[in-house]
Amino acid sequence: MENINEILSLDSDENTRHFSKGDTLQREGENCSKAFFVKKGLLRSYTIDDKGKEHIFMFAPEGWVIADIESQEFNQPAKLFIDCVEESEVIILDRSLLIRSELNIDQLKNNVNLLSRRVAVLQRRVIMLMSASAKDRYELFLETYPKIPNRVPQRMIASYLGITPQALSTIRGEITRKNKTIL
Amino acid sequence: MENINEILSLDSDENTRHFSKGDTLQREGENCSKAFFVKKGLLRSYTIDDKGKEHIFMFAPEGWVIADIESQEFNQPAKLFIDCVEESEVIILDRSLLIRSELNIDQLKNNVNLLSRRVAVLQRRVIMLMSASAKDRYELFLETYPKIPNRVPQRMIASYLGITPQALSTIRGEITRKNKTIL
DNA sequence: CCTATGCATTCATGTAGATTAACAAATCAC
DNA sequence: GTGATTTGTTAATCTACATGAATGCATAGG
Repeated sequence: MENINEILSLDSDENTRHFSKGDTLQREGENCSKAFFVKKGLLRSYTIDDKGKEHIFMFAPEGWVIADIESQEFNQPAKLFIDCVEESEVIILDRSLLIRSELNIDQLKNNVNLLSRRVAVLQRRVIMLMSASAKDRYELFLETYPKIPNRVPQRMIASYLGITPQALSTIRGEITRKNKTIL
Repeated sequence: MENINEILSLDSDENTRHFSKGDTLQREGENCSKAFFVKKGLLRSYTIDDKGKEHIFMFAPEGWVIADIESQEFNQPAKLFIDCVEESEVIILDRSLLIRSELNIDQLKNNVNLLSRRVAVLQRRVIMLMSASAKDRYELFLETYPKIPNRVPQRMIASYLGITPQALSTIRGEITRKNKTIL
């Protein structure tokens, strides 16, 4: 849900808040009627499975919106944790932002496009998870999010890719070793 | 994208077409500006990877809409094949159906809700693919789509779950064996 | 009706990635 | 600055699932 300036303008006067690295904005089990626009910094959303293992669902750098749409849509308590990977400035939006009554036709169409884009990104992610090897997934991640890797610890990238930090480390080792032999 | 009666009413006069089991409505590489509303029957969308292996992205039974939103959104040729699992009646819709100019505010809000629902379903699928074992994924599939399993060959269910037909067969064997010992 | 092709199941073997553990480097707390 | 905790790397072992092949059934087409 990138480039959401349209919607944002409606809320820029509302409460912008400042958070430190590691602060949690939403916990599993809470009621979650909020969405978070990232003005500055980097947030992430993730689940923790029954074995206590984290699975990162998405990263949200500057200009992105992050929320637990599944739980909101089905009126369930939150399944996702949302917290800060970096010190961040966040505008807290209401869940209704996408269909609030003040919106005009053009703004609604814009929202339809934003959601279509989000569906498209998720479609790509599902197909990737089903058909690509760990190495391919890592390389696709680097292409898709060229600016994020150096801001995020390896273990979180591994978690986003659905593999262990050890496996990612091995893959990175292979890639740099291959590049050395080429150079 | 279930229960799309709102949108449908706009197009019910357009060309409804009849297809046989196995007929292909869209191929990889084609320009894909269409979406398909399933009036009767069952469609599926899938990719074929570089090793020639099918990966089913979704099933669309009666009342659902199916389309390659990713490719449409990024203006690329289709990544997905779409074909008929059963004999089907399909209304062919234009890609612009979600933001076409005749739509009023309520219809647009309805579209926002439909897309939110789709995002929610995909969120669930991504989390499942990342964190659940093959057996858990199969059981979740049975819960989520209780009506589909008996209409779809095992190998397609396996493909949807991201495992081989052999692995699914083993899992099914385990489940029925366990149920027998309980009874 | 009979043959051919596809489908589900089972088993034997292979492999990507998980798990466990050990260690060095970086970061944090005080 | 110093000890403690977190992070990234490497290596040895383990396991879930893939791959490949054989077999019995079903469905389709002549």
